[in-house]
Amino acid sequence: MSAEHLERFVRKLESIAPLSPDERRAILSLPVSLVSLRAQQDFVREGDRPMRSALLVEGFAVASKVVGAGKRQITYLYVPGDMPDLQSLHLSVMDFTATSLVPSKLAFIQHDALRQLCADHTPLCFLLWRMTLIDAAVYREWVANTGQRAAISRTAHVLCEVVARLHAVQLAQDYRIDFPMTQAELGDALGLSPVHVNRVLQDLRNRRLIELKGKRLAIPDWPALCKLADFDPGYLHLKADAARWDAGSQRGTPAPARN
Amino acid sequence: MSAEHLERFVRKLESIAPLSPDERRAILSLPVSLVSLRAQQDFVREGDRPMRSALLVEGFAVASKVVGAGKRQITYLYVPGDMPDLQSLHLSVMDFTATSLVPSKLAFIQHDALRQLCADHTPLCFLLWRMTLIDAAVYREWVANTGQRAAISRTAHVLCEVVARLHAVQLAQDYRIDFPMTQAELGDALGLSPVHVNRVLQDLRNRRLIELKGKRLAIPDWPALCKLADFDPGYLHLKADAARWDAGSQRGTPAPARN
DNA sequence: CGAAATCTTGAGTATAATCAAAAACGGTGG
DNA sequence: CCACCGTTTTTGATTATACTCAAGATTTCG
Repeated sequence: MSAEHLERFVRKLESIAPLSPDERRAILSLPVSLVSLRAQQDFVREGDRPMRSALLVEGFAVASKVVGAGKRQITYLYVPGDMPDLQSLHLSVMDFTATSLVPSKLAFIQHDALRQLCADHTPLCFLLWRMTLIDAAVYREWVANTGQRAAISRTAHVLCEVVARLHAVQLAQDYRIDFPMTQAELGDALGLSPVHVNRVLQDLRNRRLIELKGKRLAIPDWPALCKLADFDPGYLHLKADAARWDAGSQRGTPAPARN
Repeated sequence: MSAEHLERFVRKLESIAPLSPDERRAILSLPVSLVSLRAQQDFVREGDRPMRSALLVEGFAVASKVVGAGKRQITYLYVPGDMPDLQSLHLSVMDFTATSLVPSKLAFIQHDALRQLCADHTPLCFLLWRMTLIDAAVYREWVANTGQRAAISRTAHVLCEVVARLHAVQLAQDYRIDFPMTQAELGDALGLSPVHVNRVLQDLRNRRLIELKGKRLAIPDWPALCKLADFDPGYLHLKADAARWDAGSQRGTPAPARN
């Protein structure tokens, strides 16, 4: 059944706006085809004209564009619940490439099915539209981040963003996340050389603002990191409860007393 | 009447996709209220919750975000036909500020009217959505531009973009445009200091790649500038005829033999 | 014409890039 | 479990690009 994979999508949508039971049902009954990816696999490429959109169910992926000779810029980090090429529903030709960074699972949804969903549920149509607008807001923030902030704030900023976005879909417990990017990949996302990324990360570690080891990232002092990063989550346009960090953050899976 | 101002909007939409006569009529009969702006006026601010969207009819405007202390990043350049805050139709809170750079004219369209348009004409709804997706594609390119390209290519790239976008709405004749940005403003858009912008522009002038004087910009050697800029207009997702530069570029106003 | 804004120039500095090599890590197969 | 391989991270030294500061020239506009 596809429902379990689409749960992820519901989770993401609910981090943006409430869903009616009817809408929820409509989404969960979308036909999907599930695909497993290895690490470092392109699943849509610049120039492609997809007839379906991919939902990232599990794993981690990036969008990137090649620039000039041999350089690339990563323009977005995808976490479970994101639909990297939702835009292909209305923009036929892809202008970037999406790549898994770790073994990941995708659920493909045909454009026809999405269009039908839009026709049947105007509010969902607007919600999908809104999702793409939030992506645009994130790009804007990245422009500002890359253009104006010094390396250390810039780096801190994307770390804050990933943690906040994972938190919104309940994948960050206690400011701890899986973070599988290599320093070279981070460099491609930040517009910094790998060597400099390394030095910046050491600096952040020495200041006790991050703990990064293996593929795990922890933020011991969230307010301090946000301050250094000049991070204000407003641009993520999260629903109030998805943005909150208190105990209520376990919405959807209210832990029953299990003693 | 509002029709003459909405002509600009039709022109812009037609640079992306063809319109049926019926759709054209629906757009031209949108109720608008016209407003004139002085230079350097904010017409939507970060944090606002607009009930209407602004169409830039005449002039030049920018989107910007404030970053840290006293710095700002310009994230988009608006030319006539653009709707800077179309996104507010679905994202209630603005996450950037839009400002006129020169005396400009805006046509405000109530969100209700746009929603009605969407309800009555599904294809137009999707076209508006697509417009916002193209904006996102432009942001992506800006991320790549700011992150990866050296100052001279980066500068050349935004100049190419403005010229190409003005061309698409028939406001660039022969690679000449009105370009009212100061060097300091360009710096805010490029993530460069004003002083460095100045040096880069001189370099571009010395290489005979641009002519920039007063508020006029001319590109004497378009292919050479594009090459230096690593500029490929694909990300603008223009309709084939809007992207073309040959004699046919005067679509819509076919100059009758006037001898 | 004068004041303010914008552009230009020069000199010194800082941030981050590059190059190169060594250390640490992660996974694999024996 | 350990030895080995490739990848990733780390370190050091040098260089380049772009920033800052400051002052002078030029343009724009009232």
